[in-house]
Amino acid sequence: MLDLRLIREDPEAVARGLADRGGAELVKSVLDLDASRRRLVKESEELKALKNRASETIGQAKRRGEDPAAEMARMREVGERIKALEAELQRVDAELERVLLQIPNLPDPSVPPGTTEAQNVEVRRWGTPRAFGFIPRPHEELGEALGLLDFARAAKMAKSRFTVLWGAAARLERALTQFMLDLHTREHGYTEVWVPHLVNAATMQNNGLLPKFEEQIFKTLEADEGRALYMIPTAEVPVTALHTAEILSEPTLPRRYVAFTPCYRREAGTYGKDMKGMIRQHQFDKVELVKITTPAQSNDELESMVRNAEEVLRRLEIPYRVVLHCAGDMGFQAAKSYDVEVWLPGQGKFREISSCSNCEAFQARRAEIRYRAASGGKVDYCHTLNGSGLAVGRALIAVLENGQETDGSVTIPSVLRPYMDGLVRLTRPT
RNA sequence: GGAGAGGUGGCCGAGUCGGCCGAAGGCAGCCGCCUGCUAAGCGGUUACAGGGGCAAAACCUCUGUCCCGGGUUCGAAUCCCGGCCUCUCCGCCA
Repeated sequence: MLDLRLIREDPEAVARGLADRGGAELVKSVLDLDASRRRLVKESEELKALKNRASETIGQAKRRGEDPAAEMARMREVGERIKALEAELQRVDAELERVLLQIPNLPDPSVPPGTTEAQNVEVRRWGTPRAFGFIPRPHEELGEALGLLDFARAAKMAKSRFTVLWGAAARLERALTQFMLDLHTREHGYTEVWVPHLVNAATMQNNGLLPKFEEQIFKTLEADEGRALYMIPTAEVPVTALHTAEILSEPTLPRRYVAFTPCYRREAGTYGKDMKGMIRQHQFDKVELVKITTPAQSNDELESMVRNAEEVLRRLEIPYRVVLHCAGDMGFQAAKSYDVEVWLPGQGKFREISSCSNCEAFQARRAEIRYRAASGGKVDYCHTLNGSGLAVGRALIAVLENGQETDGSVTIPSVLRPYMDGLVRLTRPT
C-alpha cells in the first residue's frame, strides 16, 4: 500500500511513477475519497469534542444534585448525528482502502522504464554453459529415464503440475535444501526460522497478495468463511509477517531471516505453459530470504541479498545471469527487483530461479512494521525485502540438466556430495 | 471437544455502586540535581495513530486507542453480546 499522504501531496508524481505498471488512473479516486474522508472526520470530531465537554458538565451537575435533562436530550441528538457521520465515514474508509489495495508499489528511481520483459536489463552473467558433445536432454526426460521423477503417479493421486521424487531425487531435494540453509545461516548471517504454512486473510492482505491475487492461492474451506486460512505461496508471507505491528529498535536492524517451506500456487491462467516437467508446480520447496531494514539500508541489502542467492549457484557451479526488472515487469509489491536466472541446457535458455525484491515500505505500512530511530527516537516504517535463496525444485532441475552425461547419468555437484553420503553420480537403479 | 480462570502503558500491577482514569503504585528508561566512589537519594520526564492550526520543525489543539468488533448510556477500562488469544483440569491425538 502506498503512503496516502504522498498521494495527497504529490499526486502527479505518483501517477507518473505508476505509468508503466498501471494504477495511475486510481489516483484521482483516492484523492476524492480522501477529501470526503477528511471532511467527515473533521465534522464528527468536532461533534465528539462538543459531546465530551457536555458529558463532563452533566456529570458535575448531577453531583451537585441538579437535573440536566435538557442537556442530556440535546446530547442524545448529537449522538445520533455522530452515529450517522461515522457510518458514512466507515463506508468511505472501506472504499478508500479497496482502491488503495489495487495500486502497486512505486518503482525505485534506479529501475529502468518499460512495460514488458523485453525491457529488463541484464546486469551480469556468471559461468560458461558446458559443451556437451550431444544434445542435452530436458530434466523430465532424464529424470523419468533414471526412475527419479514420476509425473504419472503424481497426477494419479493429485493432478497435473505435481511430481513424485523417488529415492536419490528425494534425497537430492533434501540435500539442496540443507546446503542452502547451511550456506545462508553459516556464511551469510541469516537466522533460520520455521513458520506456519497456513496464514489468515489479514496476513495475506498485509503482504499485498490479497485481494489482488486471490485466484492464485489455495484456501481452506471453513464453515465461517471469515476464518479460512490460506496456504502460503511463498515463505515471504509468514516470515515478513513475523514483526507485524511491532516497533523494532534501530540497532537490531537489519534483521536477516531464512526459512525453508513448501509453496503452494494455483497457477491459474497458465494453461499450457511449462506443462512438461517440474518447472511450474502447484507445490514446490523454497529456501526464502527475508530482510527487514531501515529505509537507508534497504537498497544495499537488496544487492547483498542477490549476491547471497547467486552464491548458491556458484557453489553448485551452474551458470546463471542476473536481470534487473523494468518498472512494468515487477511484482505488485516490489519497488525494485532482480531475477537470478539459471542456465537450463535442456531448454537452451535461462529460467528464473530466484527473484529478489525490495518492497520498501509497501508491506511494512500495511503490516505496521516499524522501527525507532537510535537518535531522536522517531518511529518510522521499516523496509522489507525478500528473495528466493533458491527455489529448490528448479535448482534440482538445474542440477539434473547441467550435470547430465552421455549415458544419461548425472554428476552431482561436489558441494552436495557430503549431503548425499558421498554419492557422485545418479544412475538408473538396476 | 468439555469445564473453569484471565487478557490494563516497555515490564509488574491497582482500578470501588459507570463520570474527576490515558489510567494509582512499583520496576525499567531518559534528563537534571546531589554525592566522590563500583551504590544510594531527590526532582522532572517517558505510548501510538489520525484530523486541524503552522510554509515547515518545534509546538498548540481535537479525536480515538485499557485484546478485537458490536451494543446500552448524556458519559464505559468499568455493564451487555460476539470473537480472538493465554492459563488450569478433563477428553482425544502426531
